[in-house]
Amino acid sequence: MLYTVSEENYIKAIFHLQGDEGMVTTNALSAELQTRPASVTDMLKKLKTKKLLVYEKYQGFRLSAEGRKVALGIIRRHRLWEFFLSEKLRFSWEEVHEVAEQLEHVTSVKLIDKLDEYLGYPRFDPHGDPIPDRNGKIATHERICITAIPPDHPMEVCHVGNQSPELLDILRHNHIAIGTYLSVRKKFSFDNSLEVCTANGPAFVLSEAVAKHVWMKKIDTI
Amino acid sequence: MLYTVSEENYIKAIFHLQGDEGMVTTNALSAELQTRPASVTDMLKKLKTKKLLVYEKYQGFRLSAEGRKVALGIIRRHRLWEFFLSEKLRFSWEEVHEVAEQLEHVTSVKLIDKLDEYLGYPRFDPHGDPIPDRNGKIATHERICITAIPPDHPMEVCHVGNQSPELLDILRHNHIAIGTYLSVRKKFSFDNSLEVCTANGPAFVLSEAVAKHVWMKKIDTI
DNA sequence: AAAATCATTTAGACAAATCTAAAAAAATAT
DNA sequence: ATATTTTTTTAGATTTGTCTAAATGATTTT
Repeated sequence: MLYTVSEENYIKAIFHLQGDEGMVTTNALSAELQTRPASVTDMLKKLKTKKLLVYEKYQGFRLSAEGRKVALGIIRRHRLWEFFLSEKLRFSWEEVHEVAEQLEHVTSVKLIDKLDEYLGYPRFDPHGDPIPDRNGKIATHERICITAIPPDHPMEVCHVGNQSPELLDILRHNHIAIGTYLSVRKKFSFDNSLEVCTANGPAFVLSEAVAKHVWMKKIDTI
Repeated sequence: MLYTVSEENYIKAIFHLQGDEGMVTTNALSAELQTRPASVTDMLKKLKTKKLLVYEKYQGFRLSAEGRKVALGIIRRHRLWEFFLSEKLRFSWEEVHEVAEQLEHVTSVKLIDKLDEYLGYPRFDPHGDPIPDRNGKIATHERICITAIPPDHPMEVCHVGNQSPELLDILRHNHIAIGTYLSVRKKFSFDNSLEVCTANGPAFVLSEAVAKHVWMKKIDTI
């Protein structure tokens, strides 16, 4: 079954808004998609008749098993293109999202599988988000927030939990990217800010607001 | 100015139907696009108000200078993606067109310029068609139809003038692709068929219908 | 040159995705 | 428990791109 660009955007947004087991509201979705609540209601009816949604009037909604599968396919396409743009075309990580929003709607299973192969079956995109495989399986890093790691134990940044240009800007300014090794030098309990540093770089401070979005890879080796 | 997918498809089709200086008819365009003539008329009005067309009722039409520029941009995107699919993702040349039809509508100037750079600024796509550069300039091979070359002078196939699956199938069966060196061994005047062969391969026959679509690169060296 | 045919346009309709304004249901406050 | 506010849905309109059927312009035949 093929879906319109608009349907795909709704499905993807619902997937992101519903965590595990959560319900989504009409207003939340309309805010996410920058449309009017009335438009959302219309689309919900449509997605319900296509059996992608569990939805009863006034009760909130979430994706059905089938809807979830469709969402994972869209996210797979989005993140593979992000990886391609970043890795092959050398886009910076703030730039990839917008272009991938368009590329994700190109529907050719063969294209995506060949792209996946060409890229070497990457499991994480440039923001550290997992890329579903062709069966919808997603890998997970064992990860821990930088606010929670012990001081003076260098670890690798593996995920950024917010992709707003503002946050990406501040991270880039401090030379923090996926793969960067950081260690915490001091925690200031007054405002929960952190003094951190790279292996041979200068120390600098992350506010709590920034730090809570920075996640580190748990390393199982000693 | 940005155009809808539908507008872009009309512009591209008009570009292909009008040769140099030619006019296009409503029926020809409706046949090309698999729509009804009435739908074409509707779109012509729209493209005219956007100044992409030279069009007076009942008189036929062609692209304006601006329309031509837009068309070349679309064709650039299409052919760069075809090259990418063929060269990097190893699609066969029959498969590239359909996927490129979708990818060509992704509008990001930066994406296309970076892709162009990544691919090494190719000047011809997998069918031997020229890829416009970012200013709309297109390279041309000096080329000659295989029906017109003298016998026993090996030359390189540089262009295939028809991309129907049927023709591509027959060419693939005979191991003819862009870059293949062929020489004509004999011309049969009865039906204008040609006996041709590769450097060390067996001889085989091309019917006139096939041969007239096969073009060879004129080599300026002796 | 009138008749017949063919090409093109107009008129009116439809589906998809959106909107505004108003109504209805649910949640919250008094 | 009733009133108020918030959320959600309905009703009806709009835009885009398409369609069919009918009308009109252009071309060809006799």
